[in-house]
Amino acid sequence: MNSTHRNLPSIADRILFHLQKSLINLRQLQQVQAQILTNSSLQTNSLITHFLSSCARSRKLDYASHFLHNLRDPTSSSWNSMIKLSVESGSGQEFMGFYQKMLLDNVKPDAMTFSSILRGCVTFSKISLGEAVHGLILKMGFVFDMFLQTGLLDFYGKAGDLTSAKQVFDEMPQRDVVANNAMIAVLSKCGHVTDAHNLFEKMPERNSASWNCMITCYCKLDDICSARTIFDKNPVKDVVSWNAMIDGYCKSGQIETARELFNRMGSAKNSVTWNTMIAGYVQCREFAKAVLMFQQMQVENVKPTEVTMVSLLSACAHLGALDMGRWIHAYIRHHNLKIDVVLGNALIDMYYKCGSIETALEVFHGLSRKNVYCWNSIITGLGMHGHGKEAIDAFLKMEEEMIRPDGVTFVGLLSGCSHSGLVSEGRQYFSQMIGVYGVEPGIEHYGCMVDLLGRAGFLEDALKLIETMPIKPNSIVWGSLLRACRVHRDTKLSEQVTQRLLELEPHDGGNYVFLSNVYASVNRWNDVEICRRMMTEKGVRKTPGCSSIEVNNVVHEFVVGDTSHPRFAQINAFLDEIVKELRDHGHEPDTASVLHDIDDEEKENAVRYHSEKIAIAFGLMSIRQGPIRVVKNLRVCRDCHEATKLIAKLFRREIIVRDRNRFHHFRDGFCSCKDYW
DNA sequence: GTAGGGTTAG
Repeated sequence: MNSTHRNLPSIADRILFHLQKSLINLRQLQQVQAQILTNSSLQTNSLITHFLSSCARSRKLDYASHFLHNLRDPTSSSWNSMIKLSVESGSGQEFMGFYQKMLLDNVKPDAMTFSSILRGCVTFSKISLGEAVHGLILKMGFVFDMFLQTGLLDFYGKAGDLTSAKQVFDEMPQRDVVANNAMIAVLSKCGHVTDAHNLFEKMPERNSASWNCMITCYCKLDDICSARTIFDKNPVKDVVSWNAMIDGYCKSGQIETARELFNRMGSAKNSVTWNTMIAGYVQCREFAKAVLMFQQMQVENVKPTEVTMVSLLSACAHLGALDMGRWIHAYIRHHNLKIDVVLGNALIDMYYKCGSIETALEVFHGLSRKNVYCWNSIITGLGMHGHGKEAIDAFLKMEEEMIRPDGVTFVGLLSGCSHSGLVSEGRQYFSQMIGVYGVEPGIEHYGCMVDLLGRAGFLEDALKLIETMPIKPNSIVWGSLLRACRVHRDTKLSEQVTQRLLELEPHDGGNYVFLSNVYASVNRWNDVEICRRMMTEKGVRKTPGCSSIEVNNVVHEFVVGDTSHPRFAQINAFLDEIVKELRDHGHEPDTASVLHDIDDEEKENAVRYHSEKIAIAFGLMSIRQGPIRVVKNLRVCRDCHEATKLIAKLFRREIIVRDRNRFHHFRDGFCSCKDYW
């Protein structure tokens, strides 16, 4: 025996030790690869598998594939691990590629191979592929073991094909707890909760997953009480049970109860618990609380994941918290989090909603893969910022890249055309929706078209479209036309439209807002008053106006009538100065319209100043350089719009206001919306 | 078995 042979185990051990480290750099990876490939005695199943999983952890699947090709005697088990790893860590593009390569390498697939492929079909929603794989398994005559059968069950569950799932289940000669759990999951997904429960009751053995499956099953049906009963009865509660229950409360809007459970968990929480709670606050539109939760998570030293960041970015997008969003982006880069389509889209969404369309574009172009969500976000973002032409260009590029547009794409595109006054382009794409793109126009697309036509002054065309559209127009569609009538001062048509609106939906609270607009526009203030009284009587609820601004990473919210801000007195005094300055430069406050205009679903006139003015004043006081960015939950009122134009000019600052619908870039006395919003 | 993404018109 020569010395090399004696040393072999130690080399293998050393390599193994290297590979088992959580982080391995590329150089080390290459070294190990060379070592294994040049020494065929090192090509053991264990080392091969460990090397492959290191590649997967370092997101270097191409290394792994190259490595497999160069093995002296690749086995199906090596390729199987490859497929399994690419399913677990890949993007859904690779795993079938590895299967093809395996065939090219003359390695025969086995039951394990197909089991992994089925897992991939479940993970990446590849329905037709999964069905084909089932056929292939039958054709190749493999013995269906319980593992493969359970894989099929999972797959048909994902596909929502209850019949096939039942067939597979019934044909199983024996079923272990995992198989039964899979069937419960299928039944629950297809809404057969009673069947799921019966199976659950009949099971000879239950593990924690069985109980948890039933919890999610009831949660999905929004039957939180039953879910809670199961949760309380569960003798083997683990962290998943708690997480599932917390998520159930979040999804049903009972965020406080979710929080109680969360608090009761103490140190039993894991990162999913935190992510669930953060996402819950975002879903309940408690964005500031979501951020607080994240800060708490950091205090407790729990590592945020990609999922945390997605929820957090969504919170930033809603809050308009650009600084915080930027900080998260930096964190993602610094900690090497994987920017997949979901996280990428969350970034794009955050940037454009926080007023930075440029950075949104950078992120967008930097994504290696873009799905329809990403394209929709960028198209919508461009449109909202008044870049209609660029929105159309993006749409055309999307077509080139063979991504099929959906209904949302057209909402973004058409509203983009509308904001930029691109009438003929909008008309063209609308008319091509079904024939060319196979997307059925919905009420929202008709809404966009009415807005587009009306905005540009084609009131007759807009009316004709409403009268001939195949869907019953709702109050929003009529309202779009009404708004256009008001802008283009067509009182006669306004009255007609209002009539139609009230006939159509006499109980819709929103109609009273319209009606009062019409009266206000013809100075029938008495009728406006009556209208407002009717709204109060009917209990039509109006959202209070609220503007927020971010200063040094802190979001300051100004709600109407709320004087609780610590620097309120100072802000108020400064606002007095601004108002005086505005007056000196000829700005007359639009008091009549402020008093009677309930266009913005709010009665900010109850207090002296609208929330956006307070936020802008605070911004001017606190931010020395760069644009002032304000986010408002409702539409900007006419008076504030005029005032802001002048403030931008007098203070020589760019003021970017995001309102309910779009962005206003105020600069040097002008606004990017060209006074139509 | 538990957690994450996009949209319009008043």
